[in-house]
Amino acid sequence: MTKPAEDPKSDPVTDTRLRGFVGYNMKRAFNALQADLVRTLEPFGLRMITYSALALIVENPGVRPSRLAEALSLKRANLVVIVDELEEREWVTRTVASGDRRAYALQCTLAGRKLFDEASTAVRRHDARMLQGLRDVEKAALRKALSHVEARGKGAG
Amino acid sequence: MTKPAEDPKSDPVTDTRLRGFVGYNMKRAFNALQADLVRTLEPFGLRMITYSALALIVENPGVRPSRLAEALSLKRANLVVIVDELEEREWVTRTVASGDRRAYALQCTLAGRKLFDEASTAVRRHDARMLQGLRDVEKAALRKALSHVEARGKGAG
DNA sequence: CAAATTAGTTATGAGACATAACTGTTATGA
DNA sequence: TCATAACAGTTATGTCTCATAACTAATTTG
Repeated sequence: MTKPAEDPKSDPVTDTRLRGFVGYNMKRAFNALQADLVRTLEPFGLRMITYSALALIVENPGVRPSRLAEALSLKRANLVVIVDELEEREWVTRTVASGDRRAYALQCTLAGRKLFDEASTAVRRHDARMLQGLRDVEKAALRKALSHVEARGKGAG
Repeated sequence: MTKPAEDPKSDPVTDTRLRGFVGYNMKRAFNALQADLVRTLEPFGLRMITYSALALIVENPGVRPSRLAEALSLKRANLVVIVDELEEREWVTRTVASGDRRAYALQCTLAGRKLFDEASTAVRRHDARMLQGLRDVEKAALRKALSHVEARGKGAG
């Protein structure tokens, strides 16, 4: 019944159908970008999630873990180990929040701020590298399209 | 130097710095898109990875597991359970490859093909939904930028 | 034909994330 | 007021995805 099952030893596997979907292209693009970003952050002892957390703490000094978790789209429980990690390396401090002894206020140390600035320079270079060769109009279009997709995806709950 | 640690109870957490990076925007856009896609595929008993595998088998009948794994950017070992799953539901068959008794030729069953076509209709609707509101020029720009980023990310090994 | 290689598989571990249950603190309302 | 509910952070645990290493059987190579 089954055809002699054409020998696929030599011909490459095509993904024409999947290439027709934005989601597929986006996943592949993001995976490639992510690999480069991981390599970029590694020398600083940072992962994507710890860099992001640090960035939000720098920008929102005194932020509480639960609100930080929400901003990072992860559960409070999982943020604990991330803050543990940042605190252990003395890049971030947990101080009791004024007016609510249940909560903590997260803040950057000087060392944390220094590391963040250095890492940010590398991340900016990485970001530029990913977009190298695109014209400004195209970069702007990408940004717009991404924020559009983000909103459409969230909305369609 | 640092301000009295403004009480962050009410004001929202901002991510202005991170928003400046394509990677951050891409991660968020993809996460949102992914959530919608998972919901789209769930009624068919498919996950993103099983749908992708099915699509590649449909397009490359007789493909071998190792080449399929490569095309999906995952290790041979991890493809086994995926093909197991597709085979158990009788959507895909493993037949001994002609000329090499170590290898298998993967092929879709009629039921598998039918399911794939139905799921594909839903996925196309999902894809259109994610891009709804963007003009054709902008969709084209997104595609171009994504393939650009994919190439840049891969290249910079 | 012995040795190395290859295809598929199994077992196992790491990493990211979710859920449930716990402690201590604050808020609510009968 | 004070029992109860709600909340912030934490701990323990399970799931899902993916990587690595080791195994079997078949094929290639020198």
